[in-house]
Parts: sequence; C-alpha cells; structure tokens
Amino acid sequence: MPGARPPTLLDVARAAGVSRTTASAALGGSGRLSKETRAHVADVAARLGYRANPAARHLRRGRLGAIGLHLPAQATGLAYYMEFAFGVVERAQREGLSVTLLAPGATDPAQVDGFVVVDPLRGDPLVGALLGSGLPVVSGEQVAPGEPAPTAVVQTDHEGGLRALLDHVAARGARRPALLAPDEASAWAQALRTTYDDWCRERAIVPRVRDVPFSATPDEVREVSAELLGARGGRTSGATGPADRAAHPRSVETAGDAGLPDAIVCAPDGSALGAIAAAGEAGLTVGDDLLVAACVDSAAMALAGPPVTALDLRPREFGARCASALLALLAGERPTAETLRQPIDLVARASTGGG
Amino acid sequence: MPGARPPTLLDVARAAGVSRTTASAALGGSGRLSKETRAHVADVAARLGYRANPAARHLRRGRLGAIGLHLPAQATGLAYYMEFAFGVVERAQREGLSVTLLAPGATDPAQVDGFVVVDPLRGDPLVGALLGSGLPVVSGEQVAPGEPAPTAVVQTDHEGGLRALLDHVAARGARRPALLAPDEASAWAQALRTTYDDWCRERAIVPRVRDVPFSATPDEVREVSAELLGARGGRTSGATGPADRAAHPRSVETAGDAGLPDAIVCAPDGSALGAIAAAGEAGLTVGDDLLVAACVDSAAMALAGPPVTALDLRPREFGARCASALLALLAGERPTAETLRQPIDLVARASTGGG
DNA sequence: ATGAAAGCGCTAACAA
DNA sequence: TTGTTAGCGCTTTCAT
Repeated sequence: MPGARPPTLLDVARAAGVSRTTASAALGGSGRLSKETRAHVADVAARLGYRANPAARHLRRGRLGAIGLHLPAQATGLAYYMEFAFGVVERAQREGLSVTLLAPGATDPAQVDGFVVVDPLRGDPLVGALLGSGLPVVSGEQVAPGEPAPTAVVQTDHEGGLRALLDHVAARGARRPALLAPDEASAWAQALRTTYDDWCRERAIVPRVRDVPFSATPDEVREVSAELLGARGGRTSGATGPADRAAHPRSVETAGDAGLPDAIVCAPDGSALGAIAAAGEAGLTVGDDLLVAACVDSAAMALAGPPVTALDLRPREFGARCASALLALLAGERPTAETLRQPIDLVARASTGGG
Repeated sequence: MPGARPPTLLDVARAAGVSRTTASAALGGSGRLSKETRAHVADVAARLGYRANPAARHLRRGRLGAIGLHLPAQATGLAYYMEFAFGVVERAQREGLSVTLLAPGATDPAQVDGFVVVDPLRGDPLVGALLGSGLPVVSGEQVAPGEPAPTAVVQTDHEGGLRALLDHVAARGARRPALLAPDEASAWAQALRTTYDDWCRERAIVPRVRDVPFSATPDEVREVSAELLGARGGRTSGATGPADRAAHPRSVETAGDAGLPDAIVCAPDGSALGAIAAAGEAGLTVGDDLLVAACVDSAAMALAGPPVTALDLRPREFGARCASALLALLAGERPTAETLRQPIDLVARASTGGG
C-alpha cells in the first residue's frame, strides 16, 4: 500500500498489546523481558513490516548517524579503494549508519561518530587530526610507528600474499624477479619492500627494486619497466611496431644477461599494464620470456593482454571488516588489541605462464 | 576542544539574542526575516561552528534521510558505476542525506525518500517496483519506452559522443569501423547501435556490429574480436608468441580485404583490452594497422598498451547531477520534463594513432 | 516484568 | 518581523 505511513514503534506496541517501552526493549534486545513477550512483539513487528526510524534512533542516542571515511588522495579511479569504500558503506548501512567521504584537505570537524582510515600515509596531517579528535578511529593497515595509535587496526596479510606471489613466479621458472613499488611511507609499501628483501635474502638473490609512484601514469611505469629490462624507455608512445619486436630474444631458461630480471612484480594498482607495454616494446613475450604479476587485482588485470596474475586483496571484505570494527567500538565494546587477519587469494593467469 | 558538546540551534539563538524559530528561519532560509537578523544569526552560527543535526532535521521533516541507489547487477568492479555512485554520495551528503545501495534482488521496501536508478534494463522488475512506490525516481539514462515514466530523467549525450568517436577514427584513416556492443535492452546500448547505424548509412558504409555481453569475460571479447578480424579466435590464452605475429600485414591505407574492419569501437567497459589482445594475436599493430577505441574511459584504458582512445563519460559528474535532480524533487520542485544534457569528452590516445 | 513520562534538536503552525 | 508551543519516533530513567 504505497502512501501509507510506515508503522511506528507505537503501532507495534498497540498491536501487540504492550507499551512502547516494552516494545522497544523487546526489539532492541535489552534483557529484562519474558521470552513470550519478546517473541510476540517481534512477531507483530515483522508482520507489520516495522523498521526503526534511524533518524529518531540517532537523535535519541545522541549519535550523528554517520562514520567518516578517509581514503588516500589518489583514490579516485583506483578500483581497490572504490571496492573498499563500498564494503564500508554496505556494512555501515546495515546498522543504519551512513558514510561520509572525508574531503582530502578538510580540517573541518566532520559530523560523524567515528572514522575509518585506510592506508594512512606517514605524516598525513588529517590522520593525525582524526586521531586527536577523541572519536574512535579504525585504521585499515597499520599507521606509521611514530604516530598516535588508532583505536583499532585491521590488517591484510601482505607479507603472506607477496610471498605467495614470489613463490608462484619462482615455481614458473623465474630466478630474478624484480619489484616495482611505491617509496611512499604507507605500511603496505613498506611491508612489500621488506618482504621482498627478506625473500630475496633467503634465496641469495640480488634484490631488484624500482620506485614507482603510488598513482603512476602509464608512461612512468613503462619507462621504469623499460629501464629495468635494459632498454632506454624512450618517448615513443605505446604503439609497438613490428620493427621493435624480437630485439631481445631470450627465454626464462636461456637468459644470458646476468642482471636482467625474468619477472616483474608490480605493486601499484594497474601498474602491471605499463610493464606489459614495456615488455612488448622490448620484444619480450609476457608469460614466456618475461613473467609479470600484480600485487593488486582488478578488472583491468583480468582483461589485459595477456591477463595478469594478481593478488586478490578482497578490498570489499576488508572495508566491511574495518566498518565492523568501528561499529563494535561504537557499540561500546572494548578496543581490540589484536589485529584481524584475512587471507589473500592468488589468481594465476597467463602473464605468469598459467592457464 | 574535543569532548565539548557541539552547539545546538538553541545555543546559536541565545548567543544571537533571538528565539530558536528565528534562528532556524535565518539559517534555513525561509524568507520572512530582516536582512540584519539573518546576517547576524548566520554570523553567530559560523563563529560557534554550528552544524544542524541531520537526525533531528530528518525526524522533524518526516524524512528518512536516505536515497536509494540502484545499479546494474554487473556493476561490481566496473569503474564507471563506482564513479557514478561516488558522485551520488558526494552530492547527497552535502544535503545531509545518505545513500543506500539497493540489493540487486531486494523487493524489500527500503528506508529511503527517493531513488536514483542508472542504466535501467528493459523489464528489470525492481525498476518497475521503484516506479510504483510513489516515491520520486530519477533515472540516469532513459527507461524503456513501454515502462512507467520516472519522475525525472538525466541523460548523457551518447549519440554525440559516439559520433565524435567515429569521426575521430575516420579522420585517422579508418574507413570500415566496426562496433562491439551489448545487445541488452539498455537505452545506452540502443543509442549506440542506432547512432552507429545512422553514421554508417550517412556514409554508405556497411555496418559491422557484433554482440558482446554487457559484462564480458576477457576471452569472450577476444574471441569476438578475432572473428571480426577474420581469424578463428582460438583457445590459446592471451600470450602472443612471435610466431603469431605479422600474419596479416596490412595498413589502414592498403587494407585489401574488402570486408575486414580497420577500426574497432568497443562499447562495454574495459572490452577494448580484449580487442587489443585479439589484434596482437592477428599480428596487427594497434594504432597503425588497426585502430581501437572505447566508449567508456577508465584507468585501464589509460594504462593499456597502447593506451586506448576513449570517451570520458564523466560518471562522477553524471551521478552528482542525478542526485541533484532527486534533491530538487525532494525539495518540492516540479519534476522537470526536459532532460539534462552534459558534454562528453573524447580522449585521444595512441590506439587510434594519436599522441 | 512492565508502564509512564521526559526529552534528544529541530521546524512548522499559530499567535502576537 | 519575531516568539511560543507542540511534536516528529525513539530510548531511557524511574516508578510500579
């Protein structure tokens, strides 16, 4: 019946033959009611299609009804953070909370009950401000050691993920994998670099790391990759004419140039495409002559030619878990000292010689 | 001063020496106050850092404080819809409204004040349900002719965009551009097909259209593209060995095969990458032998090898305009019969021979 | 174990 | 032009 006023708590109470107080307690779960009453009220509420009015509830509870979400400045267009944000939104709206996207430069005291911060950069002033606001803050990924500690932290197991990826390319024949990673002070980039260095040391392999901006342009990634592959990385745009091909014939088995990598692991979201372009220009066949893998999966990785082996970081689930942690804090639970962990999936594709 | 209770309207009223009503009217803009009073109250409010409590406002106004957003089922992972959703969220939160993502199958009467629906598919039952809810509905892109009309429609000029794209590849030498488009009954796909047919007819060109799913897998797009290019589109994964190359030497100028396209325009988000992969397998150099262009720009297009010429549909702005239209409706403005239009930008990249 | 009553912050009738 | 008053729907003392 469109147009009919949605049922209020009073409607439910009357229909159930109890008072508003009892109805509220029965539905809200405060534990001093008879089982019968509780079940009866719940039944009536369900039959009437009762949904608590979030505005009234927030007003009464003294809550703003929103949580603030702080994404890295470069987040726009990065599928990872979009998925993360959707995860936060979906989880929050189940509790009747909305999500406020914090403007990058805003020093404005946002109207929120708490914050979720993801991939905080060392020294980000806004992160410091949030931490000092007195409101609960959940950080997705660790904040830098020196900074004030967030109320709770949720972490992805990037070490395990990268090790799986490196083991994978090693199993496919790569003996000199290189890493393209940001040098920015995010816990993610740091974990990647540390893990890579450890992995190399354990195998007595010389580390080959190159800096790539967190949010790199195609040309930047391509040039760095080209340099890594021993070419000049000239100014020619992506078009690869036949003349450029087969300039560096080599296979994983027979690669003679001792220093040149036979695999490139690309950290920044989407950057593997730049490495593929560089490989093409160098006359290398990706998946055969050169393996390419990405630390962040996305639609672009699946669609690339060839499709790129990547780590599925499950950003949506990650966002949902960050939101859950904040919700628990808001519900009065004690801040959890332990940090959650969730698995990372390796998606093998043609770029590392897989199916 | 963290911990201090945020100022209420009463605080502002007292500080300004007026009543709550006057303060409310001064800030809310109802037009029966002296300029001086209004300015004075606004000044005091600003000095105190007053922000209206959205929960109280919504409760009083009888609003739920949320707008429902319905995205196509395949939206997850498609950057276009993510950007669109962010546009809606950003615009809505400026008005203190939150955005509720409507679950794909939900028949549940969501707790919202109105709806935004984007790219409604012909016969989508949920769209019909929303339209019949009595709440205002803004549709991004037209709904199918037979269905009940939404309260307002916001359209992107896909005809103009596609014409610009076709003219662009024609200017770069393409004489037989093909179109890869979904056959689904979205207004977008229909506009694309109609425009393409018209454009071809005007030039006495034989249309070359192929169906591709709205949300295609890499292999699907690659196979359809390969078939279009005269190859078999076999099962070999994306890896392109040197042996496959230069099988079909040809340039835009000298292409002899009367029927084979010299350009492929790809409609579905990301699908151009599949076309590029197929071109590589066919030994064609994208940007030279074969031009490739996309109807939906994204980070993947910019990062591809070569970067792909694409239409920047400005999804974020589009979402914001849809939200604005709904906000206007909720504010009591009359439904606008005219449909908004916004320009589309053509981003020329190497895949069509550009810089 | 249940009910009565107050009040969260705001806006819209109705007075003055 | 401005102030008084009531009440949106809910949760929470406090009393029974």
